[in-house]
Amino acid sequence: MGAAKKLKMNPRELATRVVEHLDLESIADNIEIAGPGFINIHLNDSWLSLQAESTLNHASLGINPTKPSQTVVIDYSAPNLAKEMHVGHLRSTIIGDTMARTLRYLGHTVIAQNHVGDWGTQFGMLLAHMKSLQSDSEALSMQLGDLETFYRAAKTRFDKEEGFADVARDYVVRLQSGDQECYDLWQQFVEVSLSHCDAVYERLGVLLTRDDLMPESAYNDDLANVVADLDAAGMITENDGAKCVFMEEFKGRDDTLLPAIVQKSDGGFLYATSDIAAARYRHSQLKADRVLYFVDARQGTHLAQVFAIAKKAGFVPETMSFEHMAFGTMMGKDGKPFATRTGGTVKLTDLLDEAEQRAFNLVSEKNPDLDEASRRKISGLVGIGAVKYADLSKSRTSDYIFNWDTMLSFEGNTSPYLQYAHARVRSLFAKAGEVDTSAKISIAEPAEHQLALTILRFSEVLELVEKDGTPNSLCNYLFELAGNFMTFYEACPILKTEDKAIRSSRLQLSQLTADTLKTGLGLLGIAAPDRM
RNA sequence: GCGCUGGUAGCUCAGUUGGAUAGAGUAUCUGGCUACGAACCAGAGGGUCGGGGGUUCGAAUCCUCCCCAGCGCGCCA
Repeated sequence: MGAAKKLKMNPRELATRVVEHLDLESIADNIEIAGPGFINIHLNDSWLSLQAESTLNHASLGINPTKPSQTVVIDYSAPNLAKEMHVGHLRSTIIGDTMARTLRYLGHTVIAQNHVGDWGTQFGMLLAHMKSLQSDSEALSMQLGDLETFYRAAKTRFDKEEGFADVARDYVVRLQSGDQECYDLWQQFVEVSLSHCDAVYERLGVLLTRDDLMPESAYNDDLANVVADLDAAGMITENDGAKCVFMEEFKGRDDTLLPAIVQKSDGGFLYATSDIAAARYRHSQLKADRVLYFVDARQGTHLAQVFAIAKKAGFVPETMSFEHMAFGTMMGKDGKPFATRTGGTVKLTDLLDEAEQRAFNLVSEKNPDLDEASRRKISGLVGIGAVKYADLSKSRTSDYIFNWDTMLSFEGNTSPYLQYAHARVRSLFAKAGEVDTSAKISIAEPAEHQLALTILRFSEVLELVEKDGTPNSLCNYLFELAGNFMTFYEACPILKTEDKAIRSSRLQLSQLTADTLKTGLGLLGIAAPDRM
């Protein structure tokens, strides 16, 4: 109908003429024109059967690598090492992980970049606090055991204790100028914080490792160069002692131009500077074709400035694709963003503990015969999966309110539903005995028809995720697939069917469903156990 | 003031380039377990898609003006 508009034709008339020229005898049972000009093509069952068979025989479910293959840098997770990871870090980490998995699956080269916040003013405060505790190493290591408390203690002193703020600022300068003592203290702190991140990543089952770290501090030596190069390009304006880049397209209050400050009046650099350095590095060293930033929507203006500056300065090609895959803020139940300073946030580890506990209770209730170790294992996969899915299944851009119960639900559109559909198939095969894996698929029932149609749409969904960075479209698809399977399962007897050919065909369809579910869940970083 | 998001069923949310009677989950109600696994299935009710105007054969979707909410807007990250 879009074509009809361009041709200025009546859509129904165009549809009629298109249908006259269609030759789909081998594919469609029936072609009809409906409504304002839709062409409905009723795919015939034998064609669908053939497609399903070839998908089943295909090495990766009919998915062919995207061409040309790209080098894609994905910037995600990036927690601030000064504090413990909280629920607000979930989105970037999990969505980025899904994108990394999906793009790799589609044949791209993915370079993960975990741009952790390990640099900047707040570390001065932490180091000063560490230093004063250093004489008592036991107390120090104990306090570091709980980063949240440690941070608060340092913050309190920074705000209230006379002279402490000056000491803290001095530590920042010493750290950034390479003072060995400061550096050692800093390393000690960062190590504690990173091992905490490692543990969270491990529990979440995300692929990030230390190899993917490219912390802010790594760009430190390049920051002066960035400013010098911007200056050489004639882009620096000095304002109240600070070095700024002004661009026409960025306006602030009262229509004045909004600066990107790249160097403070005291000589220090800012995160705009390191982000510009990172953009340049990703082009020149990592050779990225595409760079995806899974970063809070509130950084929108900042990143737009960074991309524009890097391009204008010639640090990266004008045509290079920098995409801010913004996501919304997780709000508290008062509808306001979690205020980390007041401690209103939920620790990620606490959320995961609760998820596993609730899942364990449910698994134990459903499977009292299983031994505890198995129940623990399954409840880990189910509980963590539920948390991840709850986040992944929402549209990326909108804000949402954190709620324990929706986050930890195991019914309806949740990952346990998908895992359950998968487990049901596995259970069929566990009971089926010998299975003919080369059996013909023959589709006859409406439920079979619908299931096959949905299975065949997998690749188009992955393309959408690849382009838009929207894991929720994959979630929606998998939910639909699982739902179609549940309907098929209720409507079409499989093991109980007398007819050998029908039984084999339905088992083949089930296999295809399980493979697609398992693969899809795998791309979401969620496991699909055989029992649950 | 300018800019970016968003406002869809009681609640939580989908809705891909403008298309058919706006869909799920949840909650409520009705059915279905001597199980190919009830974490499920079948069905019912529930909507002025924030409001007005416009473009179009056709708008939740595009344009415009309002209202509401969250966020961003000079030396934190």
